[in-house]
Amino acid sequence: MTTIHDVARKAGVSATTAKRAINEPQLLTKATLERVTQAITALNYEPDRTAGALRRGHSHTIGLMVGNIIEPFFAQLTRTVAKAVHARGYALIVADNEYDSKLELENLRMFHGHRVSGLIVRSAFGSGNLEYLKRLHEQGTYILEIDHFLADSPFGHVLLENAECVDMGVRYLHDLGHKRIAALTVFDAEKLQDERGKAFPNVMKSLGLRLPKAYQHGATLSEEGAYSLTLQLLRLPEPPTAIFSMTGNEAAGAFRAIRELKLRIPEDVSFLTFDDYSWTSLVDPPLDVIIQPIQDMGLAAAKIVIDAIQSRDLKKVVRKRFPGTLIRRGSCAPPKKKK
Amino acid sequence: MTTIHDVARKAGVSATTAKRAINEPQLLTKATLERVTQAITALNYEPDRTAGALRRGHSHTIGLMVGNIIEPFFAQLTRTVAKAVHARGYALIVADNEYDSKLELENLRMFHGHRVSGLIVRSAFGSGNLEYLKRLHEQGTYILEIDHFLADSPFGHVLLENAECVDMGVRYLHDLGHKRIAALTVFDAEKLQDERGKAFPNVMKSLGLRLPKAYQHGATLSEEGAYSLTLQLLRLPEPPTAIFSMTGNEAAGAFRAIRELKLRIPEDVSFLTFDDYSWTSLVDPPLDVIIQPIQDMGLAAAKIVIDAIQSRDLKKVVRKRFPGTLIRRGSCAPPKKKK
DNA sequence: TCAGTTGATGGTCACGTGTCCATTTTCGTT
DNA sequence: AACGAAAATGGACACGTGACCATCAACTGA
Repeated sequence: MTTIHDVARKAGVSATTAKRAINEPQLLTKATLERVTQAITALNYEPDRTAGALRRGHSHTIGLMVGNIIEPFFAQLTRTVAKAVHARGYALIVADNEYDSKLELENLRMFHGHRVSGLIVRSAFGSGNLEYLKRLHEQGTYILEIDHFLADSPFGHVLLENAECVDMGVRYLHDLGHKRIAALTVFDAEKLQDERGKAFPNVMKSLGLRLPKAYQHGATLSEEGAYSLTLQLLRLPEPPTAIFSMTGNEAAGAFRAIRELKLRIPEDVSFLTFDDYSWTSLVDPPLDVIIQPIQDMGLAAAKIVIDAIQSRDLKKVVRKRFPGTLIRRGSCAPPKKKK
Repeated sequence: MTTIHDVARKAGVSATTAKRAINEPQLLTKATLERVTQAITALNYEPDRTAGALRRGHSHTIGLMVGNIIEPFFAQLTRTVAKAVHARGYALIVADNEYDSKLELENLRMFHGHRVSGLIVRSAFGSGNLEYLKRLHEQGTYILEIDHFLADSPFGHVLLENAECVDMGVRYLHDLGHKRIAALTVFDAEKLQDERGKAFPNVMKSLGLRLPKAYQHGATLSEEGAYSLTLQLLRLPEPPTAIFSMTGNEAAGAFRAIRELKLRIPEDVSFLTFDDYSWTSLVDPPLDVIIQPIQDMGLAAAKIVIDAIQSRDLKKVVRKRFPGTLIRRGSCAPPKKKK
């Protein structure tokens, strides 16, 4: 393996000087810089970051833990963060927790072992691993939450304006004349960390809308869960006239269920969902969606983390919110008059 | 930062013994092992892999370079590989090359700098970086190609039975009575490394089907490219009666184009595509698809790479093919009789 | 011309581990 | 009880870098 010493020898300078050609080129004479640069190319030298990591105490590596990388939301986030991070000379280690605390802990251990410089995390529900995160932070890893945050979390985060978006969605349906609106979300009290799930009943209440007990079965974030919940809702004696899905993942299951019941959108039931996935505009009718600015969020997260690392200010807490955008395509309409 | 020495001191043993509790527990007395294990938990000790990496020469890290992580094919692959790799104690660093050699080279540099133990690559077209890969290999990184392989590549790979699948697809359409079949694929001679693109004209020929010049404009792998190519094809004086998309990504663009032209599937045009993405069964009609066993492929890739690393046999070349499966859902039918 | 200053370059050491070899302890056999 | 072998444990060192301090040359201003 070529080391900086090989480069130094070849260029006829000391190792220290050779390294400066990479890290602090402004300190060198043009001539020296040139010679070293040539030696580097000639030898195909690439600094060993594992050695640097050992010396520095962290690895020039950012960890990204997502909920489920198969969901386009996280796939897009991963890509954006990966690009942003590479652009600043860091590598990205990814893991997904599948919304499970136990798996999450294993992943955190792995990140710890690799001495990631920073960690962008979409925690699983529950706050089981907050202690571990705090310990990681004490040991020098900058931590930022994304898409969701733990109760009593001391860390910064990058989030959607969740409450505002839920409000926007419900109001939109209400303005169309809907009274019986069901959300595919989490009603479970223990899991109330979910902002969208928390916001929904509040908005309903503030608009003076009833929220029947029968509508308050929480779906999981899975396609399957949303599928069966939707079937169940639409078979009620008083089924909702509008369904509001809180994630694009759940939307796929719900859409499948609606089709299976041979209900027409929007004539029989209106349908609104978070996330604009590639299929949401391909189905018939194309779906009304609330778009999250995933790219902006990913870039912001990467920037916050790397800025903090580079300025060696691990105490810095940045909390940022991004607005969503409602796009109307025709899957929501006034409810049909019935009698 | 807690080190193995802290653990050793706490357990009243030497550092060497303490490390054995982690790496070679079978060498220790039950009692000693127990004491060390307790010390480890008490101190929340997590071995520093950056130090180990330096000593060992590689980082217990696997690099995965995909074409475009937003495509569900790669997202699923990433997840599977990540899980498999974690299960064996490795971390996964991801990067996507966006099918671009220049970006790819940057990523390879990054992988090199991090001294990844192994690398799973979906190369960009062209063989610009084969030299770099060879160099990486000489320096101790095990390399495996996936989904595609470079001309004259000395490395192992994990691939779909591409030719067989194209054959299966074209035959399926031919058996339904189609004569004018267009593929969304690459016809570009320079890029003939694409197995599906290479197979298509061959199969057509072997079935005695004409392949008009007008059908031979290569699409890129992008949704956009497929969209405009499909528009163009369907506006020809003699438009194809069946369209065969070579990736799920292109399928989205093609489907959009067909809808925009208000053509009915399968009455006006039959549609078949590789990849079973979540939307392909949600649209109307649900699409006939050729499924790739992504999970099997990802697991196989991870296993091949890690086995080779652990057995220290970097010369080992494994080449594995996986079959695809054709699923019929109703987007292909006999062409309408016309006069 | 010389002291003081700045710019350019060089040398040393520690980071925490894995590897190799050395030493001590335990066990089985006679 | 004594010996050799095997099991268990310990010590020393190197991996390539970044941080820090040391040295040397070039320049400035009086």
